[in-house]
Amino acid sequence: MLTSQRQTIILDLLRRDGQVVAKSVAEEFNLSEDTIRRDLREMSAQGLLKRVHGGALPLSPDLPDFSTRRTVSSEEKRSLGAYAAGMIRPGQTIFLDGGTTTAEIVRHLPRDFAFTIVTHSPTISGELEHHPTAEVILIGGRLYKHSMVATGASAIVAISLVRPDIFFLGVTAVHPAHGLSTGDFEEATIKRHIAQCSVETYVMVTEEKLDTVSPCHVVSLSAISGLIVAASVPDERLKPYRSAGAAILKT
Amino acid sequence: MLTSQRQTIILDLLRRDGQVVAKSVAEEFNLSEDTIRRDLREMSAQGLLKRVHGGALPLSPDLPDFSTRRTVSSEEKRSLGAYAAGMIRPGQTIFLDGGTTTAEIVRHLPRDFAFTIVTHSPTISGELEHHPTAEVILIGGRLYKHSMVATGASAIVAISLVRPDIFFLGVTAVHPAHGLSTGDFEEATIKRHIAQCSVETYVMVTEEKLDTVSPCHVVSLSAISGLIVAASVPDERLKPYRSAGAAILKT
DNA sequence: CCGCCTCATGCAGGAAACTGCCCGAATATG
DNA sequence: CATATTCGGGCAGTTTCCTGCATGAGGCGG
Repeated sequence: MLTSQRQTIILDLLRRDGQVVAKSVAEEFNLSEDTIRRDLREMSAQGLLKRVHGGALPLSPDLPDFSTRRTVSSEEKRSLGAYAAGMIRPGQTIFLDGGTTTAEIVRHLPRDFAFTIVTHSPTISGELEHHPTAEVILIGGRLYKHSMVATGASAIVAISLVRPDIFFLGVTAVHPAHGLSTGDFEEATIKRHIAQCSVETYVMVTEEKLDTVSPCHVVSLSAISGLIVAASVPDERLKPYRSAGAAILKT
Repeated sequence: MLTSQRQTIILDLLRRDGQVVAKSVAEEFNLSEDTIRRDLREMSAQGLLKRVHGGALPLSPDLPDFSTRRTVSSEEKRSLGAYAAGMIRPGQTIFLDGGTTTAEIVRHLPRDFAFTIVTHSPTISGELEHHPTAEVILIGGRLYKHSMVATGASAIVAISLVRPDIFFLGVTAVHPAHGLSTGDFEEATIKRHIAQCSVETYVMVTEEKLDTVSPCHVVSLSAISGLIVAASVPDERLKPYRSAGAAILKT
């Protein structure tokens, strides 16, 4: 591996990801961080990138939609979203919960076949405006502004009328004994109801949600079809969940 | 997550929402509030934002609305929106149609008293996320993507259950003889139904819509409470509408 | 072949940056 | 006025950065 070659690759990484982290690049090349840092320093002096603490950023701030897309989604959430979207088959009806985690699914939805998305989140439905093949069913009701989803009796009634093939549930906490929970009572009730109406229910779980509990119980682990977790999560942490009867899907 | 990256994202959030709250940003990034506060302090020192208790605000009081940008709201629409919003009284229930004209009302809604907004447009409801006093009822149904409103039988049923004090109707064409019309048949049906369920119906009309006709009839002029037009429109053009029995409200 | 030079690399140690926690003060809220 | 947040500064632990130095691999002339 030649030095200049390595620097070209670093620039590629920068273009692709919008950032480079000295530590992870060093790991990737199996070199010391010092070497990478030297590279970054040098390239910064040549005006090829902008050096920042921890790594480097491109000189041009980013593509316009890149920043909005990036705002909330971590790499982990992105991989979960892509995996979940990959589970969808032509013609299926999918219920998408509200929240940033499930919103990530929308950005990876297939565009080469037709399916139906049901959601009680105006935010989610808004993101689907320009999707070419998705039929969208919006569930109405009283809008709970904190998480921007429709709630109340009318939402429950409307949900009862659909039978989704898959429900992608979003929660704030997952625990081996206490199951899935969230912060608002009304929301928890709605989520539970959707799960009951759906053939399968999957939960996207970022690592920091594991082994935590929120005030309002949604459903137990045995009631769902599986947890979707990032491949980077160690098996050790997932063991209690397997024991509790939950299927684990790793991205 | 690099520190400098986080700060640019905070600026994005600021542009998008017009404010940032230290606590919620901290949650979003999974970092302590201290760190976010430090960021805000630092950026404030750099003159990138204005630090306030609880979070930060953009320096320029309100740059030409981020949300407005995509709709290119003219001065005319803005004045119509402000006038319509001024008609709302405390405790009333208001039905907002979809479309860019009625969206302009949202931006001028009073913030010093409570009222209820009913809408079948996820876009409209999305804009109300940060409104402090508005209770929002979302009407669900099959999403008609072209104009981003819920349609279909279930929407009709849901609409029947409310009785708004005022319906702000949006149409594409207004004509003295042919009344109000729009481009889609299903949408026209929905609009007619909402008008029937409402105590009063007002239509915001920009000048270029006058004396035009679209394919699908909504209601006749006699069925509505009044047209809202900009003060700049000459009385001469409005005469036929007065003759047809329509009340005219000038901004 | 040998000595010398250059250069990339890794390592050590001190400096700087980042982050979380804590506490007394300042600020909202009712 | 009482209470709850939020703020700012200070402290400690960790990470990242930079400088200087040693090593080792090549290149080159003698």
